[in-house]
Amino acid sequence: MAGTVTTMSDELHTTVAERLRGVGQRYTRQRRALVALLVESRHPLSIPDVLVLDRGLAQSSVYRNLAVLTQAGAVHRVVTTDDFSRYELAEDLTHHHHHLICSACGGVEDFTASAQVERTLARAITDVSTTTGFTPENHRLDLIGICATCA
Amino acid sequence: MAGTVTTMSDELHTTVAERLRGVGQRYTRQRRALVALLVESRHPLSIPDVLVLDRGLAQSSVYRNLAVLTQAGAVHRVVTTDDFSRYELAEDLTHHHHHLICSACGGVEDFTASAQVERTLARAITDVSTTTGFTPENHRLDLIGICATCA
DNA sequence: CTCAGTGCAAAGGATTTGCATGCCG
DNA sequence: CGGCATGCAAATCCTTTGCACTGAG
Repeated sequence: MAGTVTTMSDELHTTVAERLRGVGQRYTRQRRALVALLVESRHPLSIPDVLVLDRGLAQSSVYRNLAVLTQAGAVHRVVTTDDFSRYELAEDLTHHHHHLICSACGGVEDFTASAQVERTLARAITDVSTTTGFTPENHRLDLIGICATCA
Repeated sequence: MAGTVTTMSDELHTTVAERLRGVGQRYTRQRRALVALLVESRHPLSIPDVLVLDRGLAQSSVYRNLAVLTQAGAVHRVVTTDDFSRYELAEDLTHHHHHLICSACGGVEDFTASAQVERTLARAITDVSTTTGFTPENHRLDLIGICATCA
């Protein structure tokens, strides 16, 4: 299994490196570390999360590097209801999914919707873009509620 | 028309007053003013928006009163991608809708999805609650993209 | 040697809070 | 009168920025 994971990560890292090059940025050790953390985590991470998971990182550098990775399109920023931004790998590096946001603790978990749901959504989205002057780039379907831990 | 609006507002204000009482809060003049602003606006308002629309309001009181109204379940806080929280009337005081969030300016507009989309979503949501330990209270379907003004 | 990346500390900015005053009940 | 609501200003806290240092090419 370790072998498989390594292979996946290698591909991923290559892609991330390309995207960073695309915006004139290097793929440094710390940026690799951040991507690795995001790969391992099954939910978006806040900066405090990251700092706890890897004590060797400076807060300001984490902020800066996540901003760089976001600009490069390798990482996506997730906004919840609490005071912390969270970060996850860009969907095209992982898979399309949605979020379960706990209104009690602000935590986020991922979930995947059925193909039918996604098809319906896609249709609705094209409808909107033809009806209004708005150009959709992305959609987010979040369920707000109480997570198993807080219940 | 003025008459009609007044009637609608009266009902609304009564409901808001009840909800405030429910959490041991009064429906003061300033809270009325805030609700009135939210009724008139076709999209969620940020605190700066509110302060511009009504120069007589103190910033801290607006924050406080919107927090109170939110607690009472009369107002809902909307998080976008920029630094400002926005506020709108609770959906059960208006109607169920979704948001078009501009990734360029952070602005928000409302849109309504078709009944079929909502039906599909509802089914997906019950699926999730049975599959996971998560208890959904609400869902949000936001389209991220570029608004007509920024395009 | 050059220049981007990093860490530390200070600054920035939205939001919250303390406290004195005013007003509704 | 009593207590919550309000306004002003100061404090908070996430996030950003300035600056000197380090390391890769």
